[in-house]
Amino acid sequence: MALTLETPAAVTLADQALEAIQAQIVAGELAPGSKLNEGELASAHGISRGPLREAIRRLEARHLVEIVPNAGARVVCLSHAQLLAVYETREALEGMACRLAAQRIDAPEVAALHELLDQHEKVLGSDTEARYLQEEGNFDFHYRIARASRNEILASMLCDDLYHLVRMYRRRTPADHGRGRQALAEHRHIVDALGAGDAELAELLMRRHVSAARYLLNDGQ
Amino acid sequence: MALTLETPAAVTLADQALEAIQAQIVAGELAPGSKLNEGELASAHGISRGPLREAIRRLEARHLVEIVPNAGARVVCLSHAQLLAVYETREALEGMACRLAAQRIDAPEVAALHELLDQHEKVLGSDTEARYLQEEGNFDFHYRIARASRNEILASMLCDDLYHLVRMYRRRTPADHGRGRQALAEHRHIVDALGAGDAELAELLMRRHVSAARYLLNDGQ
DNA sequence: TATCTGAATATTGTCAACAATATGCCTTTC
DNA sequence: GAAAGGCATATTGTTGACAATATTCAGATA
Repeated sequence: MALTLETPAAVTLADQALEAIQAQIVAGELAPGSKLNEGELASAHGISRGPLREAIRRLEARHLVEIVPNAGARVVCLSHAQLLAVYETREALEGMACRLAAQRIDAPEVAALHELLDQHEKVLGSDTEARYLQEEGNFDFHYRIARASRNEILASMLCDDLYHLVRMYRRRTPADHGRGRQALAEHRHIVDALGAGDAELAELLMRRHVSAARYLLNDGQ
Repeated sequence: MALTLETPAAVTLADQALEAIQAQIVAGELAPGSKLNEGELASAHGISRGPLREAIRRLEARHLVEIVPNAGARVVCLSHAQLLAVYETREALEGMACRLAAQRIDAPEVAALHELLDQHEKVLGSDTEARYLQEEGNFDFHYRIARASRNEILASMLCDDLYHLVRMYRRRTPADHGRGRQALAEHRHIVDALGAGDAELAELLMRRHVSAARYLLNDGQ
């Protein structure tokens, strides 16, 4: 079960390079702070510098790289404070997304969310390779709610801008030691609020949920 | 009194083109829905297509233009529902910005905000050209709070992504007929909450403030 | 030894030409 | 007369070369 995010099939060379490099950054193959040399990267991907530059600019828009004029681009390197800032922003956006979703989500979507959580629950015990699935599934959950808000701007900011950053730093965060079960319970409560159409509660629960994840970041440092 | 937003002086041709075209879009010279022809625009700005393409991609990241591969870019044309979506997103982000600002703003910044509002009050009666100043000043207010949040991601999303869209559609919105005075009063309350360090209240007041502005959009259609 | 200077190198910014795709118009056909 | 097909045009995607800026390193000087 992969992410249900529909990827519109990168058609242009810049699109392909964007996806490839973004995947490398999120996976940590391109370490935070490392330099992105246009010439190197271009030949590495078998394309010219033109489309590659475009890919890098788009990565900048997603806050994954930082460009300084005439000096080049580097993979973003978030301080602990900046990572907290990402979670603060997530809390605001996801809270609103959840509020709106409660007002606009339809029954099949709610049912699908429950099914997704059932899958999570099954996977929860088996530690074998379930970890990766659980993580992707976790993002899947948040993706769906962002989309269910029916607010394209909001969903775009979450799915296109913030989630890549979060995934990039997720490996660094301390293991969930039992957090998985707790997170699942919180997810259940959120879906219940969505199903009941209780916008205020849905927002509150989602904000708490993100806030709890933010507190866990403090264990790392 | 212009915007206090520090513009880092566009150094590259793409930067200059970005600012110029963005200004044209916000001013309405490039109407919503109109096509952005690369060749035309490039020669119009006296540059080559390379940097111009980069400018257009950055405008896409700011949600000001939409690009469809192999078919070109058009100035974004928001439906009424989409404009509401922008305000919903603003409410979430500005609310959080205000909450954080209440915890992190320092005394000189609060004093400066009060001064800014004093300026607004003076200008309020005189209808002569005060209108434009008041509008810019209004954005100035929101800019400063976004920055005072000390959250770069959040501030960037507000100042770089959303505010341009809001300004672009501000001319279309019905005249404030007396809203100016009301808005000023709301601004005062917000600054008071910031000065008192009352994060919850500051967030609540800002969300109400943005929400009130959103309701006014409904008069237009 | 540390610091400054300046040339050599490397990297980014910009440009103009070429290739690929889409758009518009005309003809053809029913 | 309307619709479908195809050619000509226009526009976007891509490339390699050139210009401008930054980086590096060697040598000179205090």
